[in-house]
Amino acid sequence: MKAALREKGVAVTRKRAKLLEVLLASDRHPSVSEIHEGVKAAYPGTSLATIYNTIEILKETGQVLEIEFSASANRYDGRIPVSHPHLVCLQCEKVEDMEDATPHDPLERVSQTTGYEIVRLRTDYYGTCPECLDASSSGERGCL
Amino acid sequence: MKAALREKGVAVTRKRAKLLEVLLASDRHPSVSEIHEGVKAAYPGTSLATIYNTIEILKETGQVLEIEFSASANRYDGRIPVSHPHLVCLQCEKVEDMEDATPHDPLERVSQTTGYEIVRLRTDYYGTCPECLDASSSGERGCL
DNA sequence: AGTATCGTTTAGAATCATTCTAATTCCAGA
DNA sequence: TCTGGAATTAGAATGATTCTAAACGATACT
Repeated sequence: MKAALREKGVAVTRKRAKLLEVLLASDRHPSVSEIHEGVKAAYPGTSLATIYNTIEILKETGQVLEIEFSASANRYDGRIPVSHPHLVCLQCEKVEDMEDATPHDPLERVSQTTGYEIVRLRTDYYGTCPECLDASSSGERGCL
Repeated sequence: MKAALREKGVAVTRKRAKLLEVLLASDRHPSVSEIHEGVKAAYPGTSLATIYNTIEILKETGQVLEIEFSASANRYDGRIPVSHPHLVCLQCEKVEDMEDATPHDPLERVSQTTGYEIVRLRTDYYGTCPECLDASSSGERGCL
């Protein structure tokens, strides 16, 4: 993964290495600010801009998948950096990978029938996770 | 549609009626500011806040589908206000409905296998539309 | 008609994630 | 050790969205 970066001519600095580590260590699809926290734990003076810059590079090199939200911060998946379905809890804002991979029918097929050059697919299921359903006596709500 | 609003106890004012009209008249999945322009054509003094307010009501009553983007304005679908796939052009930011409805396998099934209470599904294909592919000698890019 | 009421609308400020900018620091190679 | 280009920084700027508090408007009741 670091090698992939070097080949693109981008330096793998200590902070960038740490960012990769944080990204891969988490299975909760962290946001930029969560990643920032993680990197700051090792390198306290790290700026938010550095996180954004590096994430941008990772996106360009296809090493991270961005999961966009308009009402809250984007989330990032460095473990499975290709399009795949997620489960998003509207209450606690948890983002989980979906195991039971739905047939997102091959991009090629969609490309053929539509004339689009498809590069990315998004398939997300939104709802309330079991934990939040249990705790649902209280009335909190997330904001996705 | 207006009836649905009245039943919920919300008034269908002239501006709200116009907003519905603008929303239904367009097949390009307009953004809030595009809707704003449309309503202002009839009622010049209309505030952006009114558009946001009304869209919020429509979302609550399930009469519009919000298509979220983090890097640009959200888009709205008043014609097919339930989850369905779209084609999103990364260059011109066009959003089209996808006819060839992919088996987003029934929400019930996903609910059963995951324990989530699924309320919404998002399945979007991102790429470059045929028109932009043709025009692709020039190097412009959108920002979705 | 007059007025109390409650929902609607408004302008502008506030928020928040993200991007930009321009200055500074880092570091690999000469 | 020097030096240039990349990396990093703090803070400002942006842009969509939300909030706020005041003004407005329509309806129901007297």
